[in-house]
Amino acid sequence: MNENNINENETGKSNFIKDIIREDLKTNKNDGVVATRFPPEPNGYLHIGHAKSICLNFGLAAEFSGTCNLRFDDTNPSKEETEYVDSIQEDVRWLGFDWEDRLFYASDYYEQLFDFAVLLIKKGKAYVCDLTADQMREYRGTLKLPGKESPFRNRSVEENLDLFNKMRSGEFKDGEKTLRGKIDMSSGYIVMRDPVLYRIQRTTHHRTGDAWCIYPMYDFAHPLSDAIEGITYSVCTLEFENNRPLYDWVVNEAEAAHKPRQIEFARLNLSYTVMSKRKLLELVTKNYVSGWDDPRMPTIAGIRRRGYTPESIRDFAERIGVAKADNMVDIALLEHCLREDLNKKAQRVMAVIDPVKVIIDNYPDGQVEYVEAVNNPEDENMGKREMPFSKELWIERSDFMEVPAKGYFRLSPGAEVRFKHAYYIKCVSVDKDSSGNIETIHCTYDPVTRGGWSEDGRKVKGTIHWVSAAQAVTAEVRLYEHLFIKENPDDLAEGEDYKANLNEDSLKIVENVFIEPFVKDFKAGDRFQFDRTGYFCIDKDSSEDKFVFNRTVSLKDSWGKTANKSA
RNA sequence: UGAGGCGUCGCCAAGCGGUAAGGCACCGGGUUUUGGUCUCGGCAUCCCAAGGUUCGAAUCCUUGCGCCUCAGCCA
Repeated sequence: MNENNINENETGKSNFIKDIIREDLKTNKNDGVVATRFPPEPNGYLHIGHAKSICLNFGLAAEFSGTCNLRFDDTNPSKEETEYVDSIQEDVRWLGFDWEDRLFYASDYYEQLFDFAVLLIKKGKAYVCDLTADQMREYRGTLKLPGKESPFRNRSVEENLDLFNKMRSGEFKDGEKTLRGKIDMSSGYIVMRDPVLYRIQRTTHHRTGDAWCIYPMYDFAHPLSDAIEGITYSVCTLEFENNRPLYDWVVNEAEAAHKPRQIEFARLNLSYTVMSKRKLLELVTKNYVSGWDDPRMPTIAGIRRRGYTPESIRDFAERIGVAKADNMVDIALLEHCLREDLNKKAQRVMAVIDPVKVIIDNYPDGQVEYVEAVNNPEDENMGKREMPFSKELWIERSDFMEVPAKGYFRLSPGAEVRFKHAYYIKCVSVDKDSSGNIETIHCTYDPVTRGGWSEDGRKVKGTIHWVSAAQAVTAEVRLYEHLFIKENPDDLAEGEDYKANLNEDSLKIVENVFIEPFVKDFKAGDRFQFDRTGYFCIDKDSSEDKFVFNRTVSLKDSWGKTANKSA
């Protein structure tokens, strides 16, 4: 079956890009070299869509014994900042990828790029144009009508060379002149209608400072950066498909030694969130969220703070595949990947989020005993811990029903349940306040059921979690839900903005959550499963005297589902 | 009658002329000191549509239909 598979490192499922690479390897197209790159523009934080691209590019390199560079496409100083180049590196590393010594910047190539431009001018393939931005738009034509040639299109090579050098030395004002490729003003590919290659812009660049006042455009800098680095597969998203003829034109006319091949794939869309940098930036700057790393954001930084693991994201990237059809992946798949990973790894701990007091009437006053609790039933090696048990405990309000619904097998008057790892407990009575709210549940325990089982074969269907009141750690818990109420936030009524679909309940802060004392020794970033509730991690907002937990994702809840149905 | 892409289960996605993989979601059974996990079973006679070629087509051809992208001196 794998007889055509030349490479033994290949993992996971195949896709059309791997097919192309395999074919090239077979025909020795690039002398067996596989070189990719991840080329972000440092103008924002990376998001889960970038993660797909990162996993793809670094993954291809790993599978085919190649290399993947990290290159910042920093050709527009007015939008780019060092904060972003730092965060991007942190995020790629966190995802688990290593560019070793191959960290590059398009700005590293400005001098070479300039020389390539000079070569194009000398070949009569580029010219300096005086048209204003407005005029250029007019000359460009429309989608259906061809454009017309610039009156500056036929300047002599000498004049173009002179003008281009003067552009560089700052003799013209911003926007006064551009360098354009001389291609075809009637092309169906609008990008081929004499595209701008260089513009004049006096903005301090985050790396080159004020050394340059002309900056190359993406369509010029990107293909040549790829060529300079010897990239074999320049993988990008579908919207650049229209730019491919220009990509090839630039590489060919510049007579680059290496001729990379651009391959486009469909970018990731995730339900109940947005992926556009513009929108994410707006959510941050207008304070709809607390920052780029708000746990509700689809940014790598947000997802990380939320408690996701890099493994789960890589698994997700593998499962969604790589193709060319537009897609909208169900966020439930991402959550599934996370639960699967955390189920195997997370330390279990008992925490009561919506507490109600339980008093064990027949338990000695002031006595505290310690019961043994398994840290992770999926992994014996994670060992056991001791949990304090006493007369006064907290349990989840939803684990008691004075009048049990059909099918409900948790605590209710007269019913017996297991307090996990502790004892069988039976409810005997309930205290209510003046308005009828339950204040205290009185129970009895059966001393012979220590550990949570009995020899008499008594069957106890329900098992609930609890926390001993006196020793409980009090914490704040942040419960998150989808940032948007619609699967596709861009599904809008007439005149609406995507922000109309923001979920007002995406963050619910719960104070006074009681957690077993075991969590005391842990630190920000540590992950847990709160028994029967969900996966949580300690947030960086935690301090000496206050724990803050983020709910990463809840556990699946088939009872909640049926309960909702009958409600 | 501008150009370039894409259309396989609710959502992703294999398939590359030999008679529809897999995952998620969903539904149902079993196990269970998490109504979690695990486990068993169900879930496209059909591949945008209609013609055609072929012994045989989701895969080839034709013609339609639908959706996406492109008119920044952004990337």
